[in-house]
Amino acid sequence: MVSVATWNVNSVRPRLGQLLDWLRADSPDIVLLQEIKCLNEVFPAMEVEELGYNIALHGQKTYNGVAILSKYPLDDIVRGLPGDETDVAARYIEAVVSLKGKAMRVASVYVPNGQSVDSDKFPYKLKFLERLAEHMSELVSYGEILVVGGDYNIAPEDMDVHNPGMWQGSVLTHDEVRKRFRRLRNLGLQDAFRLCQPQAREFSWWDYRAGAFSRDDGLRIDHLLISAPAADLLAGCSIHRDMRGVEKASDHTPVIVTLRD
DNA sequence: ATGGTTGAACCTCAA
Repeated sequence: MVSVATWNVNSVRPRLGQLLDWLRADSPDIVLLQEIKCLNEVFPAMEVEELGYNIALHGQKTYNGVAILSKYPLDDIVRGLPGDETDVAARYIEAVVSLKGKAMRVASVYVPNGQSVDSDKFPYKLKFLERLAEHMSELVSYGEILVVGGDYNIAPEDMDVHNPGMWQGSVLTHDEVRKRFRRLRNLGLQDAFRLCQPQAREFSWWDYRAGAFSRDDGLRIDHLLISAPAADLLAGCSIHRDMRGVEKASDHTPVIVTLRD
């Protein structure tokens, strides 16, 4: 079995204790991190390497920043989402994991939030999702085991929202972003959690504000999208809700998929 | 109260 987890850590340095505790307890084979919010040179690499992980980083000061941690060697690392050299935001990293004679490609993606539908960040979000689909259509064509995990900032369906009425038309639920999420699925990528748990109403993000977690006002916006060859090996997918309840929690919880060997 | 909270870095922004 191989497990791949995604977690928007919301700054890796104040969350390092939690990250290490989780790595020790759950021992995921591959971890896709988003919003590490630091430059590569200040990422706490030594502490993570001590637990047996190789690291690929695409860091940035203050904002964004993505990483891949892997118990297996990482090769062919791609930093930055192809398709626009002017976009310097560190929101995408990809690597090939050499896994017991097989190869698996993984990517960690941090889709722009979009801020509000009438801001100029919203069209940037839509553009980013189009570039992502473009790149994914190439990766899917390789016919590999592929896991693309991250903070998509999209709740794909109303059942992924605790209170759909309240979130109607928001940047996380807007028809235009849902349409682009469906486009990723139409390329052959499947939502691992939804595939395993067709009816479950579980969430991966609760706003820090207004006591959202205590009211369970959450959305499922962190996803592990898997190619058909990966879906053939799918053993399970779960959301680590408990980690939202701890002291100094990230506003996101990890999502973990397990694939058979 | 155009709020509520968190993080990084600056005296505000992004989420």
